[in-house]
Amino acid sequence: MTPTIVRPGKTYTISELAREFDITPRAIRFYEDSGLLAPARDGRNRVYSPRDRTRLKLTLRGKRLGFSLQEIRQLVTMDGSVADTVPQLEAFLGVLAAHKRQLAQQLDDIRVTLDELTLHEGRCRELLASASCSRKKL
Amino acid sequence: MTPTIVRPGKTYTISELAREFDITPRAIRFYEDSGLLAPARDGRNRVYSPRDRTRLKLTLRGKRLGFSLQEIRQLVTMDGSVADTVPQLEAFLGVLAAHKRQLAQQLDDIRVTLDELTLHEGRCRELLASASCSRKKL
DNA sequence: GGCTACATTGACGTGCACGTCAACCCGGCC
DNA sequence: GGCCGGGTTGACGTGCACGTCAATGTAGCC
Repeated sequence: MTPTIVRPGKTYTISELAREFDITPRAIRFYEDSGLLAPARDGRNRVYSPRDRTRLKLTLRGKRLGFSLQEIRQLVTMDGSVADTVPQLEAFLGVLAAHKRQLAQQLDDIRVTLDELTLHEGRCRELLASASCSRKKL
Repeated sequence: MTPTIVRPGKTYTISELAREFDITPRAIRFYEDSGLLAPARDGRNRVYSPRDRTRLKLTLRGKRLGFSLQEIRQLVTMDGSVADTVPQLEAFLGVLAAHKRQLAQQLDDIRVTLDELTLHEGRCRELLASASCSRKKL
């Protein structure tokens, strides 16, 4: 029971996170080089907090949506301490709007594609049915 | 008027399509090398039919969804002449199911991300409001 | 002490999706 | 004929997101 309870004090090693999210430690270190993570250290070893884990999760979600690591950094880094000057805020609103437009487009693309896939699936099943039918005839 | 009527007999040059979809001719040729397109030829010059144009459109939609060109080829190539043996059909159904799962996941990712973006947007606007407010106070 | 398992930092290699550039051809026009 | 604007085929370069490998360290266990 309590399989994935994320106690606030818990920490993770790099390979624990790698296993959990089915990626390699190399990838995680690369995300750090890209400015997406900044784990604590125990000597030289990286120590990941639940907060770090969440950032990694967000990163992977961004990747699934096709964002570049740079874009993901833009969206994740200001989680908390955002820009503080007015032009920065306005620029950031622009970035947000652009991403929203892109996601809306993707949403539409996905709907259409899902419909088409379902259509293909149906035709495939028909072919399979007729194939097994003709086998029965033999 | 009649801005984008696609008469069945119409043909396109590579740069026409490039302009229309805002990509480079190089990209289109690369898609051909990848087996996604097979336009007719007038001498050495490529001649694209409305059908080719549609394939290109499908290709770009696949790209927006994060598919690799290889995956796109899998999904687009069998538009018409699919596999004909039973194992091929079954394998293809598996591919379709995998893609559907992935798209469903993406659909969910997008919904969540859109919600979060909207949230960020709200906080940004608040900050902007309070900023312009404090400017008024001065 | 030695073995194993996991961690670290470089440094170089790789696959994908093109970009870029050179050299060439070809139809139209002045 | 000369030039320009397109198109063509190589061939090499590039950016991203890692993979791979070597050399090294280090904590735990027998």
